[in-house]
Amino acid sequence: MSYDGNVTTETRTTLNRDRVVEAAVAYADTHGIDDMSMRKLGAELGVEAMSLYNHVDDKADLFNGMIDYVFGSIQLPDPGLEWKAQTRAIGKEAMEQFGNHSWVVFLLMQQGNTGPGSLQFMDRVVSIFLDAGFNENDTHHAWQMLASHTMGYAFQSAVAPDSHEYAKLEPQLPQLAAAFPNVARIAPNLFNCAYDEEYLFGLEIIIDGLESRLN
Amino acid sequence: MSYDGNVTTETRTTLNRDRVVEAAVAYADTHGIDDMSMRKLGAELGVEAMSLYNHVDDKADLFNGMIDYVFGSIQLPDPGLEWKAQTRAIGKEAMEQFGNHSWVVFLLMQQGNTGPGSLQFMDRVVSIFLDAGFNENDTHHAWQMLASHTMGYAFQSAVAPDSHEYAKLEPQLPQLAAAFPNVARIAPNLFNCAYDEEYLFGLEIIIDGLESRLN
DNA sequence: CATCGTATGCGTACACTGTAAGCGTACGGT
DNA sequence: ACCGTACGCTTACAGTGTACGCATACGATG
Repeated sequence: MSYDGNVTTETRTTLNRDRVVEAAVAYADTHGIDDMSMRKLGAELGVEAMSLYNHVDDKADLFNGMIDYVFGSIQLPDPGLEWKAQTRAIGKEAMEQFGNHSWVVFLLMQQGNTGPGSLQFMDRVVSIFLDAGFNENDTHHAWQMLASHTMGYAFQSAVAPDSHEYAKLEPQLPQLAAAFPNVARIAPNLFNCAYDEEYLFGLEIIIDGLESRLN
Repeated sequence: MSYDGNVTTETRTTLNRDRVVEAAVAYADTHGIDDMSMRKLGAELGVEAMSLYNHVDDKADLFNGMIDYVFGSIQLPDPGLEWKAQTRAIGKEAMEQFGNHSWVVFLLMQQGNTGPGSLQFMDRVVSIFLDAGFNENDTHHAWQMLASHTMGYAFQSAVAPDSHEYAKLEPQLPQLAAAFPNVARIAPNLFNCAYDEEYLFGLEIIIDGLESRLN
């Protein structure tokens, strides 16, 4: 009555790559990615730092696993929907996951990303445009633009100062307003920026622009 | 016959913040930002690591100086030009500088950025739209979209695998093509992507989308 | 010219990082 | 009952940012 062998026995939970990656994701979510060291992550799992290296090549490899985990968690839309609806759905979902795990953008910046989860995701996005009748060239444009737009907003919302930081620079607001009058005029919008809505606003412009090439 | 006192004497070049920041920029340009440690940067200036701290609070402070340096080096367009021409010019210039110093995107991701150089730059960009007659709300949209688009492409082009990396994964191309057929179809475009042109393509779409709100 | 405070560079030290190398042990298959 | 192997532990090392205290050389002053 033995299973595959890869399955953890019930009497004793041993470490494996997935458990390490998931713990890393959880740690980064709560403490931030910069705070995560191999020793701390090990401690979280009740294990010494070096033990992690039995399941992970590198810290970079662990990061790749984390990136892949997030891409794998992006819900994909029904392929039967119209391409515009699919694009909106996938964009929204991606932004949400990037928001949930804002460190991915940082990790993506630090190292490339060609794990299976990410390629799978990319393949699905690309298929939307190819299936809709875009040629390879325009599909590539679409991919690049969507990727940039999405990464850009995830990026912006990840670095955006929180209300605490805004409060801290409140005292010097008058001088700032004098030196940078144009910024001052849109300051209220900046302070209360809802990046999700902002993202969707831009997404519509992109979709419109792409649609005009479909004929 | 003494100057201000802040001016370096001619017989002896002493360190100052600008020299430190410029050396850091040069170092990051040639060796990459990850390779730059305070010790190595000190060595480059013929000085011990700790000496740098006389001119810089922190490594983060040094990073801020570097970011500000790059933003300050972005050439600004003639304010007399039409808003669309100004937007194109500033976008192109920004992309070029981000390309010259591809680590800025990484640094911006790591820490916010509210130095005088960056605020100055932002103020100028915002002024383009306000002067063109956009209201505060749409100006804010424009800023956010342009910033995302620009950061996104700088980001993409910074992480894009170089030809060496592509060559390395050439052998496994057949399996990849089988598993990710849609990606495979646009692979040639991905491999030869000219991010600058791609950026400009998207910029026109954005400009068109913004223009439709100007009435 | 002598003196002195201050600015700035240097040396040392500490806590922390990723990870290489080797050791011990407990499990699963025979 | 045995044994090979997978996996966790221990130790160690080079490298990081930076706090602290000392040394020196400069510009201003008497």
